[in-house]
Amino acid sequence: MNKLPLQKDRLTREFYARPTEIVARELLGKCLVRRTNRQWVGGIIVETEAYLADGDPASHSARGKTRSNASMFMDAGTLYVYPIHAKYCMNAVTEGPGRGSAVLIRAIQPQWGIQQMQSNRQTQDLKRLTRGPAMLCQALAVDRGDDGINLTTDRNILIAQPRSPSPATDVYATPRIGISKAIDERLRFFYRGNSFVSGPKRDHR
DNA sequence: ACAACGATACCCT
DNA sequence: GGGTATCGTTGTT
Repeated sequence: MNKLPLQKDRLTREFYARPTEIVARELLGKCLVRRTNRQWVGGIIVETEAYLADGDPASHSARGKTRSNASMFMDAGTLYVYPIHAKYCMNAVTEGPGRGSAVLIRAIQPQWGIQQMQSNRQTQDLKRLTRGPAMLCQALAVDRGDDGINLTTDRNILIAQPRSPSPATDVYATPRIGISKAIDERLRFFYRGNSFVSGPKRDHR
């Protein structure tokens, strides 16, 4: 049983202030936890996607800064939450202020507060709790009100190093899911063989 | 004011 | 694998 991450193990701004593909890959295996209804809920990140600042037509930042994507242009370590299809998805902003790059967190492996997440999601099925970006946000009770939060300082949500070393796991890189542009770029990263990953689980070669 | 469109998920076959 | 509910955002009248 993994222990809840400590505040001191929280990822710092420096972690996020690096090239987005690197951050996306290295976020795998980190703990994402959130305090909701006076409990900590969350798990281990197993699937991410990079959305780049430059030359990425699939990125929300591609047509510049607007009211709705403004937090994507804030400092590294900012939480960017956007609405889609009457649901929400969450990203960690990367690189630095004014860049417009972020990592979409697509799936976690449930670890903490599973009962609360089951309640938030209205399902008992562990596999359908956090497998996909909108499922994940619902399980963690993250919505547009959390947009713009600073992940490196916020009291109620954080991403941290795991307290016990996790076993080495192969990372696969494939095209991103659900987009129609830049479908050749391999900017989706996930843990090989992990059943909490959404979408295709084969390597794209 | 209105229409089109998603970085989705669910419910089928 | 395909159809669609659902709603905020954006672009077009």
